[in-house]
Amino acid sequence: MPELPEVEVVRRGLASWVRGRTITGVEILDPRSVRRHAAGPEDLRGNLEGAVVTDVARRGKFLWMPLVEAAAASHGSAPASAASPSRVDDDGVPRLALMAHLGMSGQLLMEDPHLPDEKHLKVRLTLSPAVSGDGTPMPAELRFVDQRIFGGVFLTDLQPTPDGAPGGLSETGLPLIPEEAAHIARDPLDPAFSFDDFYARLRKRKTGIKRALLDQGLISGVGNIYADEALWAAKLHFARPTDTMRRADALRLVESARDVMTRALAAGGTSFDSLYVNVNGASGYFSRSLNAYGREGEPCPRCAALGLSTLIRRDSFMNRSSYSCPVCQPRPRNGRW
DNA sequence: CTACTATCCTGGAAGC
DNA sequence: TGCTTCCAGGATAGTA
Repeated sequence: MPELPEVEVVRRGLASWVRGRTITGVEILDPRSVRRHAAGPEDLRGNLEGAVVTDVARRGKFLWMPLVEAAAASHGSAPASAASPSRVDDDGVPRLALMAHLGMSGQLLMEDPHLPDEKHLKVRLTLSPAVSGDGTPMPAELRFVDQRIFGGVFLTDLQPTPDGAPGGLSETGLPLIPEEAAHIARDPLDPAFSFDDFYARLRKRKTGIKRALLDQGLISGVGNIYADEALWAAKLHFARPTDTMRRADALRLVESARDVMTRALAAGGTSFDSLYVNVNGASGYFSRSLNAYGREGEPCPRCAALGLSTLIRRDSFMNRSSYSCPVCQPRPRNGRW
């Protein structure tokens, strides 16, 4: 399932394929994948056709593509008709974006039109012709495929960020963000991420550290897999209380999360090169590198290196599974550490 | 306000 | 074999 590294791989791949191209066709094959677009599928289709994608940005696991009208993009000025005055501001900066969230099983694929539809193809965007650096034609279709329909796409307005910093990671770094992503915290790979801010907010929470790690409003990009991996690397139990957490422990945890996600990002980037066509968070291209997640009953690698034969255990937590080493990550007692 | 739970979905695996 | 139940989990609406 896509977490931050997978979404970032998709973002980078998408940016190289779609920037500057016009959306010439929109086909919505399953309205459930656009249910977050309140105005309905026809409104979505009507607004997308003729729009030019200017960038691909990411905040946490949310992706968005700022859009301008084809006329504005080619002439560098607002359209005289003003049919959609909210699309760009006075400086021609896009104020409309196509939002996408991959959810559990979503994929964004660039493909040639002659390829057969995927079983769970939900939305098909046809893009204007373009060629890559070596002169070969780029694929004409951007497909949204999603088996479990937790993800989706919809249109959203872009608003200025409170601090004037880039709203998300992207090629152009516009200081804009969709309202639906404004509450999402920076992720550990974002240059604007502040550990001091994270730690101050963490200490005010009265909950367990894993629940806090999974709270995208506190720190984003961390899902169940990388939460377990970061906790294992930092030797912390998932239930450790946040309000008494030491700074050094929190710092070690964040650096562990950053480290594991950086390595996953590198693996995703090298395994599939720029052909993110094959990006599939569930394919497990990084799974061989996992130390705790999904390894119930297998030896803890760290204990094994010390000659111990501790086995990874699985606990039910938050309606999902938590994997940990009972020796490296002892359960908190009486909330005292 | 904060903390936490239920819910949305599909299909593969496990259980009987 | 064939049916039923369970399980995976990101984000959010709703509840306490």
